[in-house]
Amino acid sequence: MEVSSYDSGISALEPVVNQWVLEYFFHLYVDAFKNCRNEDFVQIRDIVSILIQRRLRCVEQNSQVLRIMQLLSCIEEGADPDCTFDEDNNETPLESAIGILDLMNQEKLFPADLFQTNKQMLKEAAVVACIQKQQFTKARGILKKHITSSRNTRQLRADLLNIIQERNVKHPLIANFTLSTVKEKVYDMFENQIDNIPSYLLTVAQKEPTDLQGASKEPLTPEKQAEGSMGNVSSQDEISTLEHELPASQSKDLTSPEKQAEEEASTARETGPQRGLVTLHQLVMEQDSQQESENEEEDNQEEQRAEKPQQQKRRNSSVRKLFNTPVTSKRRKTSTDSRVLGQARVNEEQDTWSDEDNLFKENGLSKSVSSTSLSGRRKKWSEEETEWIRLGVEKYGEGKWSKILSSYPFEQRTATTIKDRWRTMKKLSLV
DNA sequence: ATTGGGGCTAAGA
DNA sequence: TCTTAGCCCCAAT
Repeated sequence: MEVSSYDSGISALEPVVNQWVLEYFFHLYVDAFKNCRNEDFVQIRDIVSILIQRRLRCVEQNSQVLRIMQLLSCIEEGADPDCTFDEDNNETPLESAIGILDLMNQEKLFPADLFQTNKQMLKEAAVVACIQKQQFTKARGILKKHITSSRNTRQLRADLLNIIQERNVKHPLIANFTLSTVKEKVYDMFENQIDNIPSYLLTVAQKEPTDLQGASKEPLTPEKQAEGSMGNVSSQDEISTLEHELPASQSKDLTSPEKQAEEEASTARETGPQRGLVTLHQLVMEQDSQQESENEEEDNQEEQRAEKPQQQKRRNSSVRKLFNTPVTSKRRKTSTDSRVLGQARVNEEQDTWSDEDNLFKENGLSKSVSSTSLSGRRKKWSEEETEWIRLGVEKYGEGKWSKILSSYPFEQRTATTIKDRWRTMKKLSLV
């Protein structure tokens, strides 16, 4: 590994070393996932999300690694029932996971038969998780979208629809559901693939005879050591091949031409290829940008938006951008900040808000004279507000006016006026 | 405290 | 004038 210049040598080596680091953290990551150590998981995810912005060797294995990590990330995300996923496209984490599975399928990175049973399981989990969170509308949406009525699924589909209809959260199908089983199955699904990812650093670390070993070994679980020793077999080959590849590796850092073209096409509005290099980070971003393309319209001309300051989620947010779908520009009016902030619940649907906002603008304009001259009295109901009520009733049920009031950014409305509005809406057959 | 229903009235036809 | 959406009031829970 002689190199003429120290600097260029270092930078030339970076992809190789990064590759080792990625593989190492991949195993840590999987291990944290498997053993439900959420703290570790999140931290490692942060680290990797930064790492993959650097250059790595371009090996097909990395696509597998990153896809698996993406998938696990989505599933882990869904594991926290209090997690208010700020992903502002309306996808739940588990739904995103389904999408990733689809992508994996398309990309043929894995044996095709790997997914089928688990995909069904994941779809079911996505619906059930929503129901558990009382997000019935969303649950129905996911159900309709993902669970088609085939022979095998007809019964399940009917059952779930029924549960949603009755808001029957007590149903065994719902009550017995836990995400840990999902996690287990997903882990099992990829176990072989995971084992096939080498772990050079772990192997070396294990051989390290110094007294540092005790310290470095400490975070290692038995399984990981097993993995390490498993990788041991190939580690000699690994090193030698790496040595041979090194001179060529600089040019190989570029993703393959096809990939790059594909990339440019699909991520035009994302960070374009920078200095001719397409990092794996961008590769991960690729699917994200194609997922939500319709939300361009961003009108934040109005007031402040709620930056939900939930510390424990904020930690995830940067990573979410890398691993999950980037946060889109949902705007949420906060009439009374304290209200929105006070309650840590933000996971309501926000389906048609931007449209309604437009309507609201016209409405507000035309009525502004009368409403202001009335000095607050008798404010006409905007289309937007009406829609919130509609959604609110659908979600929380008729009569939960306080709940609805606090769930949407109403201004100068009370639970009673909302109730009255609902009455009018019914009278006018707006519902 | 919150809700549903009766009733009043400002706006608009 | 008449109608009605929006609001207030109060009894019931």
